[in-house]
Amino acid sequence: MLHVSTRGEYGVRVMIDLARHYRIGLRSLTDISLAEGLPVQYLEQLIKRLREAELVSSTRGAHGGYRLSRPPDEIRMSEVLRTLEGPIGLYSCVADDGVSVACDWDRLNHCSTRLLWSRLRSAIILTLDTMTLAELVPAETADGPAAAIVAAETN
Amino acid sequence: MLHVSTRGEYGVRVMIDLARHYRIGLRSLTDISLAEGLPVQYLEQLIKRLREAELVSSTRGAHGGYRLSRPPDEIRMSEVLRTLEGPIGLYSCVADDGVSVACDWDRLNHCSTRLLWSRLRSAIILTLDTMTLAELVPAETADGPAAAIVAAETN
DNA sequence: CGCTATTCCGACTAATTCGCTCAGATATAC
DNA sequence: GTATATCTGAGCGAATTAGTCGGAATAGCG
Repeated sequence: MLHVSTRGEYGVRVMIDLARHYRIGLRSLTDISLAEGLPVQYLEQLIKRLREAELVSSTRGAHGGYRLSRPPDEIRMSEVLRTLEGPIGLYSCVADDGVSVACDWDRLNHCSTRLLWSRLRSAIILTLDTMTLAELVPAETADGPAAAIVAAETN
Repeated sequence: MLHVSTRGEYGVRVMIDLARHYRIGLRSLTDISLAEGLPVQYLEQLIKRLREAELVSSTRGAHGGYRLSRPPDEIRMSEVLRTLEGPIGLYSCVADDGVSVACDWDRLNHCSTRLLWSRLRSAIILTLDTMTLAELVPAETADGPAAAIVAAETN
């Protein structure tokens, strides 16, 4: 249950890649695609959302590419995932902002499951709100050939 | 994102219904279906899982039905949702038990998203582990004359 | 016994979502 | 003006979801 689709997984991966290159300059999708082993044309769809949410900005044309609109430590993972996968709500009667919405069950009797989804949602939002992109970027990964291999263990 | 399917929603709802009737006796699926406004034949599929996981027990034949195998306060919501929707894992490289599994990304470079899914999973499991069916049963919600007595003595 | 209420079981299906691919249009450095 | 990019929309096969359908097995009751 509660599984994240490749939109979320790939999208976060793209954001991490951009975070690693934040101070270096523009990064093209084909480079990201090669580095991460993901299909370019699929990434185009994903990064479109990220651009529209102004999490990344783009430069068109030759030697163009993408970069983060803000420093990695100012981008919360909740923003990223909301952008990629839509509002964080487990069931219709608890909206993303935590507000209880009247649902079909309220007509019949009180919506008995609302407390469950509400608590679960709070736990998820809290976790994602207190986590930034910067935490997912290995500190010493300064993009050399061997840099990726040296990536620190984080578990 | 992270939305729960009707399997989870309906299944939890069935469990809550059974919890409300825990001390009364057997409860048939058609009764549950009418009370909760859910399609019987779909519920049959769901309750099959719950039975196989020994969360509910059944009695066949006329005047048969279902009941919880354990008192509501001994049934954790994590068990219920795992049974209904499968293992609680957000992405393939973090299993339900929290163990990190080698994934495709480890070949390329360190799996950069693992920390994210790992933390999120922990928050979800913690929430579900510390919540029991009993917490979702409204105290005064009881139908039938015998139910009022139950409500009075259990709360 | 026969009738009825109930659980049990497997197959089928329509609609939706997922994970892409394809074919281009548009913009910019050189 | 050409190569390199970002953009855009459409399509598409596989999987999942949310059920339905049809019937078999079991048990109480008169």
